[in-house]
This record gives sequence, structure tokens and C-alpha cells, in this order.
Amino acid sequence: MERQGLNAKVSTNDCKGENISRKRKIAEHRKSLPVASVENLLIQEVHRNNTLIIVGETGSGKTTQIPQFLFNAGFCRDGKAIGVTQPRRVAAVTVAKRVAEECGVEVGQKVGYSIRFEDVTSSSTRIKYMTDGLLLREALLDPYLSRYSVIIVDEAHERTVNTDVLLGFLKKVQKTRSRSLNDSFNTRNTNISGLVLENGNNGKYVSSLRQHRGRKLPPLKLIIMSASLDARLFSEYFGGARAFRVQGRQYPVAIFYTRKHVSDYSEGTLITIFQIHLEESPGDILAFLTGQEEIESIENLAKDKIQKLPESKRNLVIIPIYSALPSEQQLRVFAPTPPGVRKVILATNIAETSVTIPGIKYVIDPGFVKARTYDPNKGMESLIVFPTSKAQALQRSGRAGREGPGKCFRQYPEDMFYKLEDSTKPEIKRCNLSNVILQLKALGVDNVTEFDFLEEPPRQAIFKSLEQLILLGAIANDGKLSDPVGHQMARIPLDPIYSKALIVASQSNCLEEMLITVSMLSVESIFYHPREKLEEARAKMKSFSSPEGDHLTLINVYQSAEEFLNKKKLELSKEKLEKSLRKWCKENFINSRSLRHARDIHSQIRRHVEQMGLPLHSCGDDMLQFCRCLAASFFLNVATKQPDGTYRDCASGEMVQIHPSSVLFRKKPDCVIFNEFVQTNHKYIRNITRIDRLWLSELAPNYYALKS
DNA sequence: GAGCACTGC
Repeated sequence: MERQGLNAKVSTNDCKGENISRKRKIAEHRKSLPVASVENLLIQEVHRNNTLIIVGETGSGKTTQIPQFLFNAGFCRDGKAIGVTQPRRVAAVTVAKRVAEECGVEVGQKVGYSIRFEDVTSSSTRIKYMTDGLLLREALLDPYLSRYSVIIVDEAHERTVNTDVLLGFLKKVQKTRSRSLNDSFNTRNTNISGLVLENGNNGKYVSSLRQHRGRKLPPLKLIIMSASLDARLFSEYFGGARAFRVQGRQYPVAIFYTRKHVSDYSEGTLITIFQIHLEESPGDILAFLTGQEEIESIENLAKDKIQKLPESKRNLVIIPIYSALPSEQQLRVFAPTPPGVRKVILATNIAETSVTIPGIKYVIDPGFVKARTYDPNKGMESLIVFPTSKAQALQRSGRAGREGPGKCFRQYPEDMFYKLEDSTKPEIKRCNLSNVILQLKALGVDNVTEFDFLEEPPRQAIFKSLEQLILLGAIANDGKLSDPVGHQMARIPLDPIYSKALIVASQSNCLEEMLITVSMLSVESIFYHPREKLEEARAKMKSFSSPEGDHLTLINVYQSAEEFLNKKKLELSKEKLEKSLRKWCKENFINSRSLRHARDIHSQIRRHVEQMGLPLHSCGDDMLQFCRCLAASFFLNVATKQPDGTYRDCASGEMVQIHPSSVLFRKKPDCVIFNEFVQTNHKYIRNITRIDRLWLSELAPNYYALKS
């Protein structure tokens, strides 16, 4: 066992007394956590069982403590590591930092984290926090996860797509690792329990096996951590795995219901805000709403109402938060209010899990959520407002009891609560599966319909995605990934259609432009239009816009930012450069968080395509060449203008509209390709470029020759 | 003439 503090860097300048008292505080805090009292019992259970389900509510300390218990119990002998997955990046980083501090080491040494764009680990890392998506990517290179002795899947109850796929994959790895690799490798059959080993393009798998030939891997210990009260689903999935309950540490939250059905929950929310303000003791209020528009309208109504209060009661501030809001404005929810002032936060479900706001004593829950669903038949996504599930309602009310007893006001009668679904439909049942299927195939799961999912996605969705992957040339006739296209696509961490676009572009000398395009298409909206400066924002957007459409417009934005940076590069330090880019973004009404994200993706994908040896050429000013390349890449998403001026999606036959955010809105081109098909109030297509419809039979003959 | 829950590689 490694001794604690081995990797600690102790600065001689540290004030010794302060250090000791801090250490003592940490030790006391660790001891006080509910999970601390069951350390020995827990370790025993892990020794006895290969899979364990741990159910623990917030505040139990399971995420920070259990990996340390396992480390101290010797689970990292032989240089093996404990991997802990999280659905979100921020969680992986903050927990790793906390645990490193508790261990008295620097992050990246014994305790580290790895998320996309940021790997803070080293050869000495034994407790590694990471996102579940990242572990799946790691599995492509190391299909037995041979460097891990234990994998802990945290927040499994959230049921993100990545968590679900990971659980299925881990179950398979666990079975395989229980057998001797030595035997498996020498059998003539290269299919080891579904993990297909091919020679040639999958050389990495074979070499990973060779390393382990003659050595038996220890069984993979698996710990599934969930906050939901019902562990049965996980337990049954893992063959009746033992479930272990850990006490949480949550203050009581009193739940209040309305007496009658509420016909307008916006109004109900507004009334409740002011009732709390006028009748209840001090403490901030968090109200859950469904979207930006709703938040803005309630914000305005509430502000008007405040003005009508007697002056002594006007000590109320309204703060909105949703994901599209620029970061600086998001940070306002954390700013402390002056004494005597009550904060009201109007939030989307960003405040359910992603952002924890301190000081909340009252929660208002209208009982609705906007959720994305996917219609595999039309290939269309929809954003629809649904009632929440019971689990979600509990999650929301829990937000009032983090720091002391709280109250939750549900905007519906009590009998409604019992009619709600127990839990939210898992994402895997309501999303496009192309990425999931490509990844599973890359992990050696050839027959995806037979994959042991925790819960099966709809068959229709699987078939639709298989069809798309076949049309993109990722899957060959034998049902395996095609060589080299399918394997290349699986290696690139993008939507399959974007990965394919890069390969297409590399063959027509415009990979540089396509790399920028797919990076920009992979992030949230680049343009930011604040209501109060709408005209100014539109004028700025116009200065970047291309008559061809949104794709070239996005390239213009990216390149303008690069030019700006190149000009300033010589005179400014790195830090100041970042700052001046943010200023440039603000002046141009560009969301700097989105642009930075796009630049990160760009540099990551650039490394990938360079490693693959794809030629990074630019088509220069030949935009015709590039538009043809867009048509060749996105031929599955074509819409044509009808005689009456409306548009029809060629694949589904649905009538669609050009989204108002497009530079081609009101321009009425004959024929366009697009990248998003979403239904909100209308069926919209977004990110659009005009093309010549005659190109299609030439560029995608297999698809369009059949159709016409 | 009109708009976008949240993650992740």
C-alpha cells in the first residue's frame, strides 16, 4: 500500500500551525460524514462481491470517501487504479480537487482527473475522477480497462446515455476479465465474449491483449452509486447484485401542495414568490421554470410587481439562470445579496443538478420540464414540455434543504404527485442513437440489437440509426465497421455525420474549412442576441454573414476571431489575450463560451485528423468547392422549396421552416442542406446552406438516383 | 417576421 503523503509537495514556506489545523479540520470533517461509520463493512462487501450497488442521498460523502477507503484497503496494489465516473465535467474536477486536498497531495499525483480537453493525471495517479464519456473513449484503446481494479459509476440514477452505455460495457468487461485472457487469446475464434479482435486496423486491441498474455487480469470490481431510492433496476441488471444503503445528510423540507388544480403555473409561481416574500422568514427562493422565454416573462412581471409594493417590502431581487445565458450573467446567482435583501432565482433544470446555488430555503416547483425527444421515423427532435417525474420533484425539493430546514411549494394538488411517473424516461430511450451504435461497434459489439442494455431503446430508433450509418458508409455489408471509413469515424469524437464530413472534405481539399465548420456546429449557438440591443446585435451578425448560408457565416466568425488573436498575439500575454478575445466577442455579440468551446474542439479534432494522416488542405477562395462538399456530406439533410414557398424535408417529407436565427431566413433559396431538424412551436431546420439541387445526383448518386 | 431543457467525447 502506498503511504499517504508520499507525493505531497510540502512548501517550506507554509505556516506550520495553519497547516496542522487545516489537516485536523479535514480529518474531523471526514469522520463526521455518514459514510465514515460503515468503512469496514463496505470494504468487506467489496471483497465479497464483484458488483455492489450503493444508494446514498446527498451529503453522505460517498463520492469523496469510498475511493479513499478502497485505496487504503489495498485496491491499488500492483499499480492498478480506481476509476470514478461522473456525468458532468465540473463534478469530476471539483471532487478530484477536494479528494486531493483530503489526501494532502497535489491534483494530478495520487489523485487526478481527466475530462475532455484536460487530463490532470500522471503515472502515479491511483484515484482517477473522469466523465463517463471519457472512460468510454478510453475503452476504445484498452477494451479490458486493464489499468483499473475498481470502476465506480457515480450518479447512475441520472441515466445519461453515456452512463447507460458504460454500464452495459462494464458488465461485459467484467465477464471477460473473470476468464483467463491467456486461454481466450489462443483460441482460434477471435471473438472473445463479444469483444471482437481484428487484425490490421484494430492493431491496438491486439497489442493490448498481447501485453496481458500469460497474465491473468484481476476481476473488475464494479460499484454503482445512485441517489434514487430504488436500487432494484441496477441490482437485477447485475444478476442480483447486493445493494448497500448509506445515510444521507439532508435537512427536512416541508412540502406544500395547492388545494386545487392550477391552470396557469406562471401566475401561480408569481403569486407564490410574493406570498413567501411577505409571509415567510428570510431565505432565498428558487423557482423551476421550463425555458428562457418563460423565465424572461416572469422576471418582467415580478419586477413590475415589486415596484407596486410598499417601499419597505421592495427588498427582493430577481435573478434568471439558464444555460444559454453568458457566463458572467450566470455567475450572478452566486453573488451574495446585501443584508435584508431576498434573492429569487428563476431557473431551468440547470439548477436541478448542474448548478448548486447556496442559501436556498424555499423552492417553487410548478411540476413541468422541457425535455428533448426524438422521433426516429422523421429523424426529428422535439422540445416538449412534460410533467416532471416523482424522482425529479424530490430532486427539486431537496434543493431547499442543503443548509437548513426548508420548504417546497408544488404548484399542483397532492393527488397529482401520486399520478406522476416514478422516474424520468432515460435519455437512451429518447435520443438519436447513431453515436451510441458507432461506439458499440467500435467496442466490438457487432449485433447491437442483442446488446444487453439496462433498458432497451426503441427498436425503431436502433434501425433508423443503423440505416443512417450504412448510408454514411460507416458500416459494411457484414454489419461491422467499414475499413477505413467506419473505424476513422468511430475514432473522431463528433456526431457521426460530422466525422464523415471531415473524411469527405479531406478528399476534396477543403478539410481546413470543414474542420472549422464542424467545430462551430458542435457547440451551442455562437451568436448572442440580448433583447435590449437586438438591432445592434443583428447588424454585427450581418457583418459576418455569407449569402451562401450559415456554414460559411460560422467560418467567417471563426476566422475573424483567429485574425484578431494573431494581430494581438505579439503584444499581449496569454492571459490578456484571452481577456481581449472575450471583449472582442462581447463587442460582436458572440457568446465567448461557445467560441472557446469551438476552438477547443477544433484543436482536439485537428490532432485526430493529423494522426490519421488526412491532408489538411484549404480550398482558399473557392467557396463553390466547399459548398459542394457540404452537399456531399449532408446529403441526408436536404430541404427543397415548394411552389407555394414552403419547404419540404426530402427524407421525411415533413413541411419545415427555416429557423429565424439563420442568415437565410426570408431569403427563400431553392434547395438547402441543413444540420438540425427540431420542433418547437414549428418544425424548424437550422444551420443551413443553399445548394444546387442538380449536385445531389452527382455527389450522392446511390441515394438520389433511387429517389428521383 | 420570430426563437433555443441539460450533459458528454
